[in-house]
Amino acid sequence: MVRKATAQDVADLAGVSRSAVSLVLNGRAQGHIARDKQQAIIDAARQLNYTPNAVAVSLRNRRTRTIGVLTWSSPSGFSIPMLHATLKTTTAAGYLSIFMDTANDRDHQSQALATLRDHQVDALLVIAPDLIDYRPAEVMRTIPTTLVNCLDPSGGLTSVVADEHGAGSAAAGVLIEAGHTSLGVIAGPSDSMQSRLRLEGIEAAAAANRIGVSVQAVLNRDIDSGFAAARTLLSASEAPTALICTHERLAVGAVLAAANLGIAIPADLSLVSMDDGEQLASQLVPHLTTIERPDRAMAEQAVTATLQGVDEDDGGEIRQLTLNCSPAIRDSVARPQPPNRRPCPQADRR
Amino acid sequence: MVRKATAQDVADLAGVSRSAVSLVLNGRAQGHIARDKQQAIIDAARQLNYTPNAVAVSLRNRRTRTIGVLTWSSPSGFSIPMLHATLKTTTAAGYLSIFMDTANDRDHQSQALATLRDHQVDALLVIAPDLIDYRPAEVMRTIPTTLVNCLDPSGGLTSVVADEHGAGSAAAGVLIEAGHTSLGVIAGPSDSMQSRLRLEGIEAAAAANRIGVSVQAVLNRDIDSGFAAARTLLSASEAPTALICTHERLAVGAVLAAANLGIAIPADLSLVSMDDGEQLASQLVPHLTTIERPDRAMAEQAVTATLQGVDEDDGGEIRQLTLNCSPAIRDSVARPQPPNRRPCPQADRR
DNA sequence: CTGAAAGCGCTTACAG
DNA sequence: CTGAAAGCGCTTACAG
Repeated sequence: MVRKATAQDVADLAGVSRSAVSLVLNGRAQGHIARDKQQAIIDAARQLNYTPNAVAVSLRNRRTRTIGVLTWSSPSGFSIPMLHATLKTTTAAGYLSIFMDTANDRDHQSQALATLRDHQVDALLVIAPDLIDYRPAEVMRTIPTTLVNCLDPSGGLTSVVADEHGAGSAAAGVLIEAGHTSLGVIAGPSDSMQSRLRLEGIEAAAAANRIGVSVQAVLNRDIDSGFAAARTLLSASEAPTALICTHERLAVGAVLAAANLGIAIPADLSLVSMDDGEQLASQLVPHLTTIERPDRAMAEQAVTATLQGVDEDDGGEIRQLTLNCSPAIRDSVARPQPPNRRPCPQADRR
Repeated sequence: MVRKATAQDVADLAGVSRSAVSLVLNGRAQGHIARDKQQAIIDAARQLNYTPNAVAVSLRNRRTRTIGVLTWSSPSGFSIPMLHATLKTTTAAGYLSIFMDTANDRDHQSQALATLRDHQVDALLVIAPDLIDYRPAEVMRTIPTTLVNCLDPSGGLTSVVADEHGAGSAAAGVLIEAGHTSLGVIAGPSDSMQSRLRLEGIEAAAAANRIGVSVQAVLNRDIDSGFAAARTLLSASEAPTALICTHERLAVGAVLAAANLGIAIPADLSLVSMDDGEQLASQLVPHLTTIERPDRAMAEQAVTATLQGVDEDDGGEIRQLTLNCSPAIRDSVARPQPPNRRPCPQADRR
């Protein structure tokens, strides 16, 4: 293994001291070092293919230009767009991301955080897979930390979340505007804050428009649950003309159920999916109209906020950012058909 | 911000030298340090909540216990199970993973690799989103590197891939064993090595059993393409009784198409999906029988191999690991119906 | 305008 | 059995 060149090697080759090398290469040479020596240093550095050892720089500067990202597994997994955006934004800022994925309990998380602290990460990002209240760990008092998709009830930490209630209202709004007067909702488990807020948003918008809502709550946010709930909803005597699924995979199940029942989307049934984190809803047949949590923007804002915290030595201002979820109109919403043209669900052919 | 305790702080509190602290805390005290001093050091360390500064340790030991993971974006994105398994295995080995996601071109990749090298990662993992031949970069001659889902034609690097050809044969095998005598295949683009190998595997198994195969090649591995291809295949006068989709999202499209055509799975049509990386195929209605690329195992083997490379200073043995893809039998395969019971595809209700 | 020195926080030979 | 010293590779006051 070829040893990497050090500043000393460059200094030797250029015939100057190590300090001069550091000064020149860090752009603080003006008025300090003679022009010809500067050039010699630059040439030598290029010739030796020199780049500073980031570990040594980190030790010296007490800054690692590294951010720790804590995640933990959950049935809903984590969001790829958020991951991508985190990586992209940190890289653009000249930082490295160290990911730690743990089990969903305090002990494992503390351990992961201790490792991150030992490695002297400059800042921390906590990305929760599901919207929750998060009680900050001890280290977060000494390392700038930003919460993503979770809230610190004590208000001590900056957090970035989506306006889930508003998202629910927006979903209902799209359907109401299209002329629907009865809404079916397939909602995630009520012990999930996210599911609850979305449902409340839907119900608020419906109530404001004096529109009835029939809700099917499911235990899991998976395809099977969406399928079963949709069958129940669509087989009822007074089946709704429009459906909202509070989660992406529920929508996949609903689309499958509709197809099996011979119900055409959007001709016979309008459908709005919340979430498109897996780029599933938007790519289904037909492409679903969605209300999307702005995962990329959330990650960008969070990285920006947390890096701001490392530059301002007071840790930066504490804020709570709530991002809007906006509708992406695609092909799954139409005006409701007059009642007499509504289809008779066929026998199940599953 | 509270300063973290250093070894010096511990030494002061325990009334010993820094070296003694290091010795004791690294378990090399036996026969060197008096028992009571050892205890004093341990107590002091606990009291000050001391843990070594990993950056300093890295500089001193010239080992960062860190591995760099290079990925790049592609339409097919990257595999969450692989990601999870990478994280889990590195953590278990006491290493940290630094992820770098780049654009799919050599320049961006070189830059990312340079950053990783500057940060002195002990080893490198290259995770390709699609099976390709990968020409190693310069740094990989000096840092132990393992390729995942890609091959080094020059044979200089250890690589971990899946037996895609065998996977194709296995898929066909499941269907042939169930009694099917005509196979439809929805195959990914032929410029993809993975798609090509899978198709060849299918064709080889079919040929060995004197069974006809009708292939629909698609340009993109997305739901729309699977949908369109399935409609074509299933609307033909001699429609196959069984379908293989070489990729997960194609299978989603095929299931949707079948539902729209009133074709029941598995009663009227058997279906096998290759891949279940998104846990989509396995959770569809019905749950699809799949041949799965062993993403988790691939990542585990790769991490193990590359860390082996850092311990053996010759960089370790160079191997090419080809992992098997095994069938996961679920609910989408049945014996073919006698011809007279085959359904007439209904008019399209999409 | 430039070089020698100190120090970031560790570990490991080495001298006593 | 223990402590003082050197050194990992850098940067930044500081003295000249």
